[in-house]
Amino acid sequence: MESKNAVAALAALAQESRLAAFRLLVVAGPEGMPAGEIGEELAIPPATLSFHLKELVHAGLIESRRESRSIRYSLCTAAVKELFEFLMEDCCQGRPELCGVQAEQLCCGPPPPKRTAKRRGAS
Amino acid sequence: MESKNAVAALAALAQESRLAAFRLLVVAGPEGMPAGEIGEELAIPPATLSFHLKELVHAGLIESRRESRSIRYSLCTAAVKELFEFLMEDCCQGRPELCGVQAEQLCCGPPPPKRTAKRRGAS
DNA sequence: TCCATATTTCTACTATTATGGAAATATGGA
DNA sequence: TCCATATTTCCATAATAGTAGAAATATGGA
Repeated sequence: MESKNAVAALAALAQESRLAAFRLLVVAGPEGMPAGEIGEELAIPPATLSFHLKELVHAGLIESRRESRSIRYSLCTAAVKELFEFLMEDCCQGRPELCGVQAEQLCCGPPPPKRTAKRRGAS
Repeated sequence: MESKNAVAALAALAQESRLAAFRLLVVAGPEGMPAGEIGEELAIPPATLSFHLKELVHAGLIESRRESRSIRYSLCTAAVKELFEFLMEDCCQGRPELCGVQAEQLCCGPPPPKRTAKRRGAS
């Protein structure tokens, strides 16, 4: 990922309405949500929402597909991952013991509830 | 983390010079880097750099400490982690199998080189 | 074809942000 | 105290971004 792409993605997220829409789509998962539903949930007028969604699409963070009369938006998970990797590239020069970020488990709640004793079985 | 804080952090990162400075500090780790060194590395005039560093500090992403004549900046790793968690909260409604993000290993290069056969030793 | 629904484009207005020179401030050493 | 170094504050200018009404476009059904 190039710096310019990352800046575009971050700028897209750096706005209340867009961040809220993004987070809605993070939760929605691959199914995504139609624009109208997003707008209703966030109480944003259609023209404004359309503008913001387009910004997110343009930044490559979400994508749209028409579905009958609605347009359904969903997250581009690969782009999100790339962005995170770009931000944390060479973190602590590869000395994870120095690093408090330890980005494991940022996603999908509490997946491995315990990892103490036995290696946890197939997920 | 509140939405406003996240927007502030993202806005701080959504700028070429600041993003570059941030990434420099990600690599630098807990030691951090003095302002002058950052400015030299990025070829940014002092006044401009000072402005941008202050934005990052204000957003809570980095912190500064005076060290003799220099001011040394370093990453606030906890804030970065919080930001990532906020962005990915309830990702896929807790169904990680749906999610391509799987944010493991965003940090500190390639820590577990292989995880195929034997359970890898204590982290 | 005609209408209702869903979303986007157009447009103008307002507000915020980036830039960098010059001057000011803080530190340490002679 | 005086000077050099390191960084910040002040300021004006230029550029970019957010907002939402009204009109335009696309889809599906009667």
